[in-house]
Amino acid sequence: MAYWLMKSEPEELSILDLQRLGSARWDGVRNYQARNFLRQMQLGDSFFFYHSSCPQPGIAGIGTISASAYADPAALDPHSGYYDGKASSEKNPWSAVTVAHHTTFKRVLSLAQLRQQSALSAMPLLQKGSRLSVMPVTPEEWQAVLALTQ
DNA sequence: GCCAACGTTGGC
DNA sequence: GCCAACGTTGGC
Repeated sequence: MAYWLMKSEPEELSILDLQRLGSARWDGVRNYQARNFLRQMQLGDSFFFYHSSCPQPGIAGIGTISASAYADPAALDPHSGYYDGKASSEKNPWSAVTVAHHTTFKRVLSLAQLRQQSALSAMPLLQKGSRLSVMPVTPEEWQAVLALTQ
């Protein structure tokens, strides 16, 4: 059982959207490092759902992986904002996973709150200039974040 | 809207 | 292979 953190703009998909839908496809990842992490995800893994590019950036809840990585259909859909003209059904370099809702936090854990935790200082999320949208979380980091919800 | 930082592209 | 230019990310 591995732990992850994934960023989403809440205008695109928020933790409340996922709660309402029950599950959703996590697609549109167009960075190779992030894609490689998607491919490492296993059924039942948990992830922190992070809200980015919004008024209250931070960790908004928890989801689980309900289907491991498969070819991202959005890359082949000309109507999708994630369309990749160089991708084909025979050769699609991009991956998606399906995720399920688990928990919506009562309050979003803000970046400022996260930065105060020395146990989290190594997270890519908190590194200056880091834009990685999918990243692993260690068990220690997972517990340190959960402690903030108490 | 600003801007720092990053990843990608493409000419050479 | 280098590197300048460009587009994107994402906090503020």
